[in-house]
Amino acid sequence: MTETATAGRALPHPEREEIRLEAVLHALSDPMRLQIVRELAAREAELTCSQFELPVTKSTTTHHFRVLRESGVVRQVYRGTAKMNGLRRDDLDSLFPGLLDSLLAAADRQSVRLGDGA
Amino acid sequence: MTETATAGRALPHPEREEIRLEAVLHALSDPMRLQIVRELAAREAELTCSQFELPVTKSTTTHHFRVLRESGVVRQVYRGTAKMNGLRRDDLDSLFPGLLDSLLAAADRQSVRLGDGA
DNA sequence: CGGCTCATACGATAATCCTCGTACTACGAG
DNA sequence: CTCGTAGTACGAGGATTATCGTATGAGCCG
Repeated sequence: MTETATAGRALPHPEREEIRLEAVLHALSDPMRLQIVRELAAREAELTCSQFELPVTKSTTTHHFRVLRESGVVRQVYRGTAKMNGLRRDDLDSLFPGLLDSLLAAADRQSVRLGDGA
Repeated sequence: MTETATAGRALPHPEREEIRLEAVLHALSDPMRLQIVRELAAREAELTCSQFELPVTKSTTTHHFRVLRESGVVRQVYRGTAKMNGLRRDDLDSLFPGLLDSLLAAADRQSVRLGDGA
């Protein structure tokens, strides 16, 4: 009862073998979601949904996190009322070695190039 | 007139600095387009649109090539009635070092893993 | 010129997607 | 139990997208 209690609801995640490259690329092709993933990678910790300051409503935020989860990019776990989000680095690195780092580096580069506030 | 004659029509391409990572990822998130890019990278040559055996009509093929061109992934040049397609490797490598290779490697890996006919 | 091929343009259709608002559930604190 | 907070579910509106069919243009060959 000690640990199962923290996972009140179960959230559907794709298994490692079910992760599709196209789905990952599609998930990251949205500026909002790319931003989420970048922040998640920057601080190497799990974050709650509400810790991201996104210029959209809560509904839309939920939607984006679901796309990220269903594509296999992030793992979501309930802890109390909060939902912790973590990058699935192990799975992605195992499936597509080097891809995640290249993508993050590319996003950083573009951010610098365009003078983004990041 | 000698060289401009070969380029009957001019096709709009984004400049190197205008290429956006999100657009590139979106372009590659479509299975059809990812396949095109993989073939283009495999044979390191320019290919005409009709040299790809895609399970869609010509109209749709044209559409996908336009998306790839407008996102900055491929460069298209007319040669006679044929339109030659080439990967913009220089531009992409310059903007996002290592990204293209990671993406192609990831696509190859997945193709092997899923037992695709490629 | 006349026909053939490669590719485009335009319109249409159906699906997907981003965004939002409102109503709702789950959990923890008092 | 009641309230507040975190997040979901559902539905809807509007934009983008993938696909197709048909008609059209641009260049080559006889």
